[in-house]
Amino acid sequence: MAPENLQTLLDFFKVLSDETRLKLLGLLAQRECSVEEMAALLHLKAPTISHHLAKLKSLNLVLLNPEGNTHLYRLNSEQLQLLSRDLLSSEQLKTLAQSVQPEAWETTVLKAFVENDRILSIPAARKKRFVLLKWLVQKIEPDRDYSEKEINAILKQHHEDCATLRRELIGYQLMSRKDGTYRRLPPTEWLQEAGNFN
Amino acid sequence: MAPENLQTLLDFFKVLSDETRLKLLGLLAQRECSVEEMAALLHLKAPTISHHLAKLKSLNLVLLNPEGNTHLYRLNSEQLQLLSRDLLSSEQLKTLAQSVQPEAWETTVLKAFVENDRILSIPAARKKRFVLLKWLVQKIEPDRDYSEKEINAILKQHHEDCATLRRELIGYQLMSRKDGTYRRLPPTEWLQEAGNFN
DNA sequence: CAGTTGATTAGATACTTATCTAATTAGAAT
DNA sequence: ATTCTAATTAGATAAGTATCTAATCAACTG
Repeated sequence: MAPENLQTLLDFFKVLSDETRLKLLGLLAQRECSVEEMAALLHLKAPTISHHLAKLKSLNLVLLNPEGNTHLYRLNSEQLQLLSRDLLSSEQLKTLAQSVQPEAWETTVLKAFVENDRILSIPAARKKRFVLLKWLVQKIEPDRDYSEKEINAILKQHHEDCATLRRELIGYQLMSRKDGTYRRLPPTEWLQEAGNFN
Repeated sequence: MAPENLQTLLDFFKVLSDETRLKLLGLLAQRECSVEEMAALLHLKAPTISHHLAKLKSLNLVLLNPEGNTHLYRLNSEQLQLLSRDLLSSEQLKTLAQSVQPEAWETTVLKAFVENDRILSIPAARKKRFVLLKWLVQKIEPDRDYSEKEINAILKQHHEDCATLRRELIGYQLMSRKDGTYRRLPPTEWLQEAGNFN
């Protein structure tokens, strides 16, 4: 569903992103015109007009009424309204990105900061740190309590500075601490985005 | 007023008529992203993303929120709605053609069919015939009655077949006949377009 | 202060496409 | 039938632009 939507939108904008074609639409909104007439009015040659009309036809934006030898074109207003209405509603918009796989970015980050399950360094950038911490928290089992000592032991396997990591896991709300016991939070309770808590 | 409108519309469509930029909008509609992140997600290099962001910025479609070194972009939804709403209403559309001078076409037709005030031949195409007849009717004074003989005399100065011309002037409603007297109609009563009365 | 990271700018390349001329098609008029 | 007219199609050219690499800029890190 998503890619077709993207393609539809793209085709629409591509067709309308040309000065000559916009002028043609304006012209045909006022009256029906022959190809020759449009060419004269826009100071272009007839084949050029045919070229543009073909693009407008591909979206059904013009209607042809042949009269003898001459082709009289007019605007298909209904189709124009149909296409231009709600094209960029926020719901529509979000579908445009459905073709991108979100893991691409996180993979890149992890490749840069992790090697053989060891953290090479802790990213400074907030978003990257969040990616790393989401990877790290998976090393901790869900649905059970940990003492600080246990947490430290696990974190140490991946990086020296377990204190910073522990603090960050809490700060980014990937882990909770209550009465000195730690617990991994389920992904459903994670922040959508890395919150700016610093 | 008209050309600015055309340019605005054109700029808008040009910016949105690119697959990568549409995907960026979709992405930024969901969450804020850094340039690096967008590059990774779309499998492009950072400079390419910068290039596209510059175009989106030119329309104020994205907002920048610098966080340390990284530039976090997000969608400017209000601006997008503003731009996309009513862009192609029929009133707007008609202004798009305001830069074309309507006489260009008629001049071309007259040049092809008239020489030294003589009609070389009567165009077969309805629209061209209308152009010629509008030129011809100006040879007849307004606000006075003519007998058929007088009309014929005038028309004969421009073409042999005055009977056809006389009939056509009536048919296209450029001239009226009542009780055998003829009278030129004011332009305000002309048909907007050459009616299909054959 | 030097080094690093993320973003932008400059410049080169390749792809797309608007426009033209020439050739073809379709239909009407003579 | 032949000619003429209007439109389209084919093919060539030139202008615009998306993308890349390399270089520069800005801001943080150590």
